[in-house]
Amino acid sequence: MGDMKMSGGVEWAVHCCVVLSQAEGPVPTQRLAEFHGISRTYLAKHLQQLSRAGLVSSTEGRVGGYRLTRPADEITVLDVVLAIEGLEPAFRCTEIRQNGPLPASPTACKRPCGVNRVMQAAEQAWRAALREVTIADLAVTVTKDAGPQTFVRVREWLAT
Amino acid sequence: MGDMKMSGGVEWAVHCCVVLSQAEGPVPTQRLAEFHGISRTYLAKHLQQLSRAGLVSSTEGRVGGYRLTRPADEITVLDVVLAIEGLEPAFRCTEIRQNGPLPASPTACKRPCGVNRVMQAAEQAWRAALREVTIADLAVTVTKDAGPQTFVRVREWLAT
DNA sequence: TAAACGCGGATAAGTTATGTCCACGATTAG
DNA sequence: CTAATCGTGGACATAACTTATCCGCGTTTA
Repeated sequence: MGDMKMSGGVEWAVHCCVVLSQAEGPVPTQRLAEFHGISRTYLAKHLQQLSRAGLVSSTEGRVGGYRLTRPADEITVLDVVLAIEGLEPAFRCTEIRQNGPLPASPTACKRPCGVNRVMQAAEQAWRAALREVTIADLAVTVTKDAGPQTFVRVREWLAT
Repeated sequence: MGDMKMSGGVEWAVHCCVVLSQAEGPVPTQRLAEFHGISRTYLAKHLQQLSRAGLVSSTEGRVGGYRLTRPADEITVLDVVLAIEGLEPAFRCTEIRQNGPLPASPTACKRPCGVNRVMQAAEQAWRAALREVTIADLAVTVTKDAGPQTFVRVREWLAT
């Protein structure tokens, strides 16, 4: 049936952060969207979320745009994912153990439900993995995969 | 904005498996739904998915119902989650690196996108955590939390 | 033979995801 | 000063998904 899925905006946001980490000045939404071949108006929404989360700062006006607020090695992939997806855990316990003819006692319910504990632990493992990788790490990966001249060309294109 | 979330059916399915691990015979959907205070018709859908995934087997007819196909210590929480949520990863790479004015070269694209690799690694960590816990483990947790008589009462109620 | 049960398909309401569009204020180039 | 560029927030629209409900069918048993 339905699968647990991450918003598509996460992919956009991470790639945008990598580009921003290589830019020399503020980059407008228009440029980021054009560079990635994606919707400008929708990307704008996601960039605003990054802004609200404090990962990027915006400059209004004629030569405005976005820039990272911190060095790229201080922004983790988890930061970006949480900024887009929100802070709520993927699993929400509805306490069904308290339902039905044999509800769990209030005493037993002082601890979170065992199922919930397992799910939260798994999500912590997931978050830990995403916290281990920074935007700077991803930039290095791109350089390795696509060649050392890649970001030079990106900067040239951004200057156009 | 939107958050990555797991289907509510996962919670139901896990709790049902714990109950099934303690049952002495096949348990019908009706009983499982009543026990958990949840929708019978909708739960039926999820149980059918567990059946298709091979985690439970069904008996049709007058005294039918569901039972686990394997010992509870050979069914992991991950098995149940994947049965309900599907096998597809939460993150789907749309290869936006191939878009725009500076697309990644076909050579560079032999490897998966770096962003994708990070996301997949995180999901593997998540799966590994869920694979560490079995339905039998959860049953032990319930006994610890709610007392040693809990499942005795459950079996009594199921026999009603 | 009737009641209890699982199975699969059709259907539908509510929510979320994915965008689009516009009015507004800020900034800057000419 | 005026145009053009840019971010911001809100309203709006549509497709997809979640969360169910219901029905007819075949199976099994009291």
